Amino acid sequence: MANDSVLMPFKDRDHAHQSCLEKALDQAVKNCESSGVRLTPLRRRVLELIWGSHMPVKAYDLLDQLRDEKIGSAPPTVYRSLDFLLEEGLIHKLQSLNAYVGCGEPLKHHTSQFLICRDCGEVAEMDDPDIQQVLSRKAESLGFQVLDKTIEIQGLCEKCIAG
Amino acid sequence: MANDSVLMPFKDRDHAHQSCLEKALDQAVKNCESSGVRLTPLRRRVLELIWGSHMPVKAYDLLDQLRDEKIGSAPPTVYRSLDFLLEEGLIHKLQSLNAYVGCGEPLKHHTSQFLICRDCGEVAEMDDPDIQQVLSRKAESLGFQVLDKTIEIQGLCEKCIAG
DNA sequence: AATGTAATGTTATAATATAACAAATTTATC
DNA sequence: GATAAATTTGTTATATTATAACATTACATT
Repeated sequence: MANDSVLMPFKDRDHAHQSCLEKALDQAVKNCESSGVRLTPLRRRVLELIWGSHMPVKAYDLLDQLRDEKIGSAPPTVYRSLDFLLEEGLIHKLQSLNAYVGCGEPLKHHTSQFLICRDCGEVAEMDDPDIQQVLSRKAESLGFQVLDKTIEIQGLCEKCIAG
Repeated sequence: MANDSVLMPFKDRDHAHQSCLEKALDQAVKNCESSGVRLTPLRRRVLELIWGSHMPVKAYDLLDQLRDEKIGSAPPTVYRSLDFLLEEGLIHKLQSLNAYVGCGEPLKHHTSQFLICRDCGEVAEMDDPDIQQVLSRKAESLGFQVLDKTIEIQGLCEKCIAG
């Protein structure tokens, strides 16, 4: 029962987060090299902090952590890094939470749909062709040209339902 | 070419906004009567201001207008009214804009998908069964229980494409 | 090294939203 | 109708999220 459209699933107990994080940073380095942009230490650290878990992270929480580490001192520092990472497709912003998560497939151009668990806070990312298609088809039938989509489903993940 | 799933279409030049607004207020009165809640003058006025156009309205713009009219003086006034109207399903919040629009079908329980024109700013509301179904089915297949959905499509409406 | 560009620092402020408590208004009960 | 209870609104203060504007530093190119 493979499910290609899930870019970032909800995590099991045995999720090997260290390697998961390393892979994310690896991909970020690759992405930036091929784009000819600079993944500076600051930007890299912000990405690393966002990837600290699979929870959405708030800008000012990042700022607090950076301040503790004596790097990045004020809001613009963080927001500029976030803007950079968003533009490079390395992270996503969740509009319904004003928070940020790492992108599950940074090397692949895609749009996303997010599942947000209201109990544990974890976020899963998918890019489902059926969802994309039905939305595109509908928009098109109304003469609407789609430029971007915000799709965030709030609810309860399997683990939390199981209790 | 009826399209039942469109609760609030993009508007033509000949859109009769006065009657549109009156209908919205009428429905709000009905809704509140049947729910046994109070559509106070303040709440009614906020709803009216939101229905002033089919553009999303910002909380602090509402506040400015209320101040001009010497009713409602501080942010909590506005936010409380907005919370009330949201709870009653008389308005919706657009998460990607931090702004509010009137609900196209307040008397009918529904979820919504929004089309937001980046050129003219107008918003259309739909509740399309195909979209709902594909999202629900997908969530379900992942063991996810849906509680709420945020679906906002940004792009260009037909009028703006035509120029 | 000199120069231009990109990135970061710094200060200030804008924009969005809520907490906490007081006063007024409405509703329910006597 | 007077009183008590509940709801709504007022008021002050503050929290949270984000950007503007300009200075400084780091890096890249010549």
